[in-house]
Amino acid sequence: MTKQECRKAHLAVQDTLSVVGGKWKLVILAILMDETKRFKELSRESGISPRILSKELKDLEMNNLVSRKVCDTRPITVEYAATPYSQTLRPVTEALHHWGVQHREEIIGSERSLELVH
Amino acid sequence: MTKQECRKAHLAVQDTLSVVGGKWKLVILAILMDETKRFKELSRESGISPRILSKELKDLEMNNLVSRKVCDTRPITVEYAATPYSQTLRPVTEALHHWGVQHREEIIGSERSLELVH
DNA sequence: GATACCGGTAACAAAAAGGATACCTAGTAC
DNA sequence: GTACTAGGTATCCTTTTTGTTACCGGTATC
Repeated sequence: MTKQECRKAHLAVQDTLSVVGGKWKLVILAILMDETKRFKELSRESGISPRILSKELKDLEMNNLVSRKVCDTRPITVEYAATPYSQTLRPVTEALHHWGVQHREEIIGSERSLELVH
Repeated sequence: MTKQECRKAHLAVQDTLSVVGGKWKLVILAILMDETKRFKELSRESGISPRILSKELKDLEMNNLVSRKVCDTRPITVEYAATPYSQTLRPVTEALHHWGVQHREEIIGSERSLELVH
């Protein structure tokens, strides 16, 4: 790999992170890829406060990664879903998920169990 | 998938992000997986200022994802390398890299080329 | 009428990240 | 002695990100 190519390689990683980086976007996508959720369901389940969630969903919507559908129920509900395009991110979320599981096993038993999310 | 399992699934993603989340860690790993680098090389190539780079490398070292080796040269140099354990993250960085390339193609030609990292 | 649920926002606070510059120790070259 | 290399650290400051709480307007339920 030349230096040019290497530079390109890590720029591609940065590209991706500029879209789905940050603390929550990939978590939200992982949830929505499993099933569509309403706003407050999503807020409760992920533990993200409404203000942040609202912003993150807008960002994701702008990048065509989630869709927003207002349902004519009483009271009105809003369904967020992973878009077809977001399915192209599945290898990413799956790799993160898989590594998380494996890393947790790696750490449990070692003297570092404290570092885990509860 | 039950709700229990779904909750577990996105917690695993959070576990991973708690270790390699943030703006730089995966970029650094992507570079080091390609080849070992010295501190200032890494700083120049990634564009990370020494203060931040130093902190990020310490975090990664603590999680056994990079190794630090002081070389007895004049002047002394320090080599950072990806550890064997960090190789388990390769599917993650590869997925990010691949998506970045593909997403860039998706956007070029559309009216959104402005959103890319240069 | 009081209460609760819905999606979402306003106002504010705290924390994390990023950036600029100078500096330190130790060596090597002029 | 001066200037340069290298790996960082210290200080200060600005920007970005994240979080907390309360609240709105509309509807349904007790």
